[in-house]
Amino acid sequence: MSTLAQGKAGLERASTAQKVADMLRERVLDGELAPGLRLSEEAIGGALGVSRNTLREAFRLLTRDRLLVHEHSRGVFVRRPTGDDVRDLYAARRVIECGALRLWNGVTDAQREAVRAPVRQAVARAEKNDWTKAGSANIQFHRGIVGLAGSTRLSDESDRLFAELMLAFRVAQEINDFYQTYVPWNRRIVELLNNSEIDEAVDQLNEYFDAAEEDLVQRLEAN
Amino acid sequence: MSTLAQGKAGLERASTAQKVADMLRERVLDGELAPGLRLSEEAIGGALGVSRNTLREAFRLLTRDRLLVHEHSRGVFVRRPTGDDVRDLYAARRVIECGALRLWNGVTDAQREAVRAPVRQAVARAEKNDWTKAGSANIQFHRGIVGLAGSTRLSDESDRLFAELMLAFRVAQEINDFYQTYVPWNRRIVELLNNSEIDEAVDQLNEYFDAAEEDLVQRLEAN
DNA sequence: ATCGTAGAATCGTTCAACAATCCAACGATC
DNA sequence: GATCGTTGGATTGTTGAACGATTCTACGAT
Repeated sequence: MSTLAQGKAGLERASTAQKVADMLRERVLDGELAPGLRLSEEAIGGALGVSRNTLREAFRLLTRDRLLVHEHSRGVFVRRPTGDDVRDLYAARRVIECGALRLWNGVTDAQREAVRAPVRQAVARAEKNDWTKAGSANIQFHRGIVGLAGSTRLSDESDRLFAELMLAFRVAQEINDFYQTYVPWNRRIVELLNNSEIDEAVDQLNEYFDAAEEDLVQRLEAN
Repeated sequence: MSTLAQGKAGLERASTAQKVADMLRERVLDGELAPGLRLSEEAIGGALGVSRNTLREAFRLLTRDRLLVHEHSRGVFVRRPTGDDVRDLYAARRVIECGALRLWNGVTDAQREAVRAPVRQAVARAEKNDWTKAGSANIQFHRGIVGLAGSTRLSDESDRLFAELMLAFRVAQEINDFYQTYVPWNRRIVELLNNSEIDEAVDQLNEYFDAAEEDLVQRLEAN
């Protein structure tokens, strides 16, 4: 029966609004729709071949994900994260990820592997100077950490935080500079975890957040 | 200027969909719209005097808040939390609130007071056997704890978790029984915090979560 | 240069329509 | 008698047009 249960996910037809939202999400995250850009209902709806009402439903979805901001009677815009936004995001990440990391000894092997594997990937990709894929492996690392908590709600919210953070990276034109520093950082965290030095791992993660936040805020406020 | 800045919030006209969503949220949380109930677009739209399209926008908002569930081509229903939902909710709360609590020594006095004050209120109201208000004071206590993190994103998400949890309470017909036990529990946590015994306070909070989760799951699965 | 105003553009919301989907009742079949 | 198609009826999904309300822009007055 497990194969049938798997197929179920594919069966669930996505609504048009959902599909439109997914498409727009990609465009926003890959930078095709730049932060600050206003999304005209008429233009986008016409281009995608959907009605204004359906498009507005899609906008609501992305607004809840904080990728778009809605200004009454003015329209929706691609979010342009500020320094304050970044501080807020990292305050949330600190609590969530450090809290999740403390659960290390009480989770399943699969959960622990979901933290280790992305680090190995990031190392391999960094050696090939493929910083784009190394960056996504980094996100997988942090997704793995949040996954230690075993809460889909927490993981979903964290995904939204990560997506918003990627917008901030784009605004800050943060490309590789900082990405090169976190790979060894992540390695050290995993080593500490493997030695059951949880508190030290949490400290390292916190320091990583300090550095990343500061770097990002600097670039944003220099805009 | 501060008075002008305050007025700004009131100036921002809420959209009809937002107002409808707020109204429905109240009805769901106070139990007037019972968990599992299907919300007919025609019936609700007619009763509230809004068009189907606007109502659907409101439904989307509440679906994202997890108060409603949307089933394709079948309609929207008031969420009926399951035991698994409750376990997921508490897994998230454990990480968020225990993580936030550890920040106790590094936050402002106002933040700390936002944790202490609700406990005093809960004590006062419990003495008058006003368990409804004591219950909302309990939520304020936990909101205060999350607020220690200083992240509006985290606080907003926690509010959603709390709202969903109140739905679970309703399904479980959890009235006063358990509410009577947490008041002294909260008192103890605050005392430990005042003595800077942070780790002990976190332990207590974790035990509270254990007890609350177990109690709630039991009632739900007995349904 | 600042201010106010008219007109264009866009949003907010409603309404009506139709296709797609689901549901409940009814027989048909074994 | 229980299971299985089938058939309408009801509800959702989506569209398109319409119109008042709001914002933006450009132009001219002070």
